[in-house]
Amino acid sequence: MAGDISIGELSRRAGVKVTTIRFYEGAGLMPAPPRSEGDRRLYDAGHVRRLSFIRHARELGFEMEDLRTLLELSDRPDGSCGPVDEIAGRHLAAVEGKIAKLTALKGELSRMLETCNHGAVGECRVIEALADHSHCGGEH
Amino acid sequence: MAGDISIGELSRRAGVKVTTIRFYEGAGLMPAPPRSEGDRRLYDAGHVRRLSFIRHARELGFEMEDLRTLLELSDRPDGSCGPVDEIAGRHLAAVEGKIAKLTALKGELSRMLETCNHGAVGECRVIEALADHSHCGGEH
DNA sequence: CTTGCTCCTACAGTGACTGGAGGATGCAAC
DNA sequence: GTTGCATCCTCCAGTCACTGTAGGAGCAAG
Repeated sequence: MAGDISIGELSRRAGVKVTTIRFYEGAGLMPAPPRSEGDRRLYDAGHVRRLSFIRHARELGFEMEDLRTLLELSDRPDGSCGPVDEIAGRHLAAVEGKIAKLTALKGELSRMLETCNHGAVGECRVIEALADHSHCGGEH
Repeated sequence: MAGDISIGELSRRAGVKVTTIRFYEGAGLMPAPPRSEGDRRLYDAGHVRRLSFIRHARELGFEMEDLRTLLELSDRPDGSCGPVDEIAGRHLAAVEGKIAKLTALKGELSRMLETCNHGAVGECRVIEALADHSHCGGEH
């Protein structure tokens, strides 16, 4: 039961850098674990699960603030999962918004590159397009 | 010709906050303009163009480092626009990569929300999906 | 002369880490 | 026992692209 795990080992198992683990501890996402006599952090399998959860959620783009709530909720398994769905739903909408923005942006970049005749900067369509803000529908 | 523009007016015309303009000056993207007797910055139409260029490029997601190069290039209109195309092309590839990542992410989020039966956190599919890292093809 | 807006500098804070300095610990080989 | 190396510790500064605040000065209108 006491299969103690060093911070380096935890780092390898969860795929999170050692410094980042310590940062998460300071930020309150990971608990301060017990220490060895030589003051080293001693983790267990529960910490690996929690850190993997954090890593996965961060990869999915959840902010640390969301993560704090998500972790708190997952610690109390008998509560309603409504707030969890709310956070995930809000995040999904944000992701969809980002995709839409990036797709528009990609269109503008492609257009810029296609119409450029690759001569001198003076006639560069890319530079012109960047300077001329008028045809990209920006608010202002 | 001397239609002097205050920093606030420049801010309104280019759609960039006053503090951000001063930040750009410190960062070397905007030149330090002449000053009035009362030590206020005096801009002209050229500054409006340059700042609009910067704003537009930033909106398109170019980093300040890229911007420095882009601005330098646009100041010498007789050079080749090859480097410009290179920067824009690199950026386009990055944008396409981001879109792909976000689309995968959107799929995972949707799947999580769809399969959740909205009961207690203990059975919440969203929490489970976040905890279980195995089926999302993450490297590790 | 006062009110209220704009402007000035200088510096701290954001989010989510990352990296380095300078030192302690742990363990294996010699 | 000691040498050497990897790993660990804390603390703090830096990253990016700003944003916000404090504390003051300039300037035009009423």
